[in-house]
Amino acid sequence: MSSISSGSASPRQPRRRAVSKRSLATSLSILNAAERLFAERGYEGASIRDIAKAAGAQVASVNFHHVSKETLFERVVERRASELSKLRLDALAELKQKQQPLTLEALLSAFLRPYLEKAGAGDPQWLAYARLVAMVSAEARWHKISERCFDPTAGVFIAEIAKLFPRVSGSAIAVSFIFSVASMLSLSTSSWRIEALAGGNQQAMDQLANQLIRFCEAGMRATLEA
Amino acid sequence: MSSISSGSASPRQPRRRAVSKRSLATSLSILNAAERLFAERGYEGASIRDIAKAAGAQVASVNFHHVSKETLFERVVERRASELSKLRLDALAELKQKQQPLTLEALLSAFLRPYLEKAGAGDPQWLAYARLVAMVSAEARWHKISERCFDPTAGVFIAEIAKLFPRVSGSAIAVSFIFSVASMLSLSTSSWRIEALAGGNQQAMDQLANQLIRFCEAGMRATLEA
DNA sequence: GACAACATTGAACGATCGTTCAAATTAAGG
DNA sequence: CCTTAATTTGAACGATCGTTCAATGTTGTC
Repeated sequence: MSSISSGSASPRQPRRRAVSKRSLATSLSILNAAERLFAERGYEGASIRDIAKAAGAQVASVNFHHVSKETLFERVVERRASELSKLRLDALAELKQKQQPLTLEALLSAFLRPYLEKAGAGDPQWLAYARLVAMVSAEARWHKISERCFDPTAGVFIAEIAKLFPRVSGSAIAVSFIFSVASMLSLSTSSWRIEALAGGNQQAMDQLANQLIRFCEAGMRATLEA
Repeated sequence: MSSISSGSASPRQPRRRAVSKRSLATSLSILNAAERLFAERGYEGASIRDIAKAAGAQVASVNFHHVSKETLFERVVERRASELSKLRLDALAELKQKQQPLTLEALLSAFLRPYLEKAGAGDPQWLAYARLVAMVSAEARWHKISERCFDPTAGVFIAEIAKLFPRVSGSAIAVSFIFSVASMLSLSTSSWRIEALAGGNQQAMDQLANQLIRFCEAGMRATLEA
């Protein structure tokens, strides 16, 4: 306290500055490249040098903008997670405003559709992210990120579903919800199988989304309304 | 043909020898250590040095017994895959012998139960393997292993299910089967969540297995008998 | 336009990676 | 028991990893 020249009227903070446009561009291109390479090769499989080269940046720039490899990975996951959560919660809010009471199918649709639409719209960046989410959900190493980014929103939907099944324990509902999320993620992780089956056209993608929602809705109903 | 000194009575092969007991032990302990570490840290995350140390062997022994890191990984996956396939196909054969016609629930149970029982029996080695299977199924890098080790048996069950739904396309059945497998694997990848819910006692594990089978059975039925 | 904060650059750091090697040790076959 | 193949050992290889550094270039702010 006393060592700092306080008391004086001049704030001795070194005066912040606005971020330059160029800086933001490199930071963003690094995030995008990392998103793609992490999804393709995994965390250890994608080196900072590969990411920097794919982003057209220097290796040191990666650490400068994103501190460390682990921080970079977390930022990649977190970036779109908030967008995904917002889409889901918005769909839920719209649902609550429109119809009363809520149906299980509508709730599942509100949760699953944002992911399916983003992952299936053909945006390679979102497709990579979808695979990344599946990776984060599968590997024990990223539990913390998973809890921080996805569990809160999932908890909201689980609570809503619990209202529809008042006599069922919360854990049973959570387990069925986990099955549903796993089925959802399998569309990304098994896309290589599914594309061989569906041919990749958009209509087939929509049918796949519908099939998933019906699968989960029936599965949950069967396990919860015994 | 002609280049080999055939015809002669003396076989010029340098005479094979039986495998020593000690050699087999190290080879096995390396496989077990690799199974655990690959499951815990992923392929790139687990170094050969870590594996050798955990197995009480030398780094060079790993390459001597299992050629390369990639070969080691493949052998780890393949080792129990055949056992798993055998359990599944045996259950199917027993089913076919006992009842006619087959039910969807019985088919799903025959496919899912061997994995659930092995993964849930508490054997840490099998538990690690279960996580490893989930990892192989999720990462694009291991498609080939996945096709070689798991797809043939899965194909048998998909064909059996197809007989129950003659009017449904094979691809629709395959997709629902993928959902079911993903839900099954989620019990391993999300065990950290589920253990927090179920407390880890055996009875809860059995209930989980039943919940999974009912989930998948209802999901498949809903998507296939439209 | 001058100053300071920010950003990029290219090189280097130590650590660890998978693999390979020659020498030493062990065990099977005649 | 003696030969010889199989196995273990410890060290070393080159490559690549994530991170850091000082120097240089580029902006925003007064």
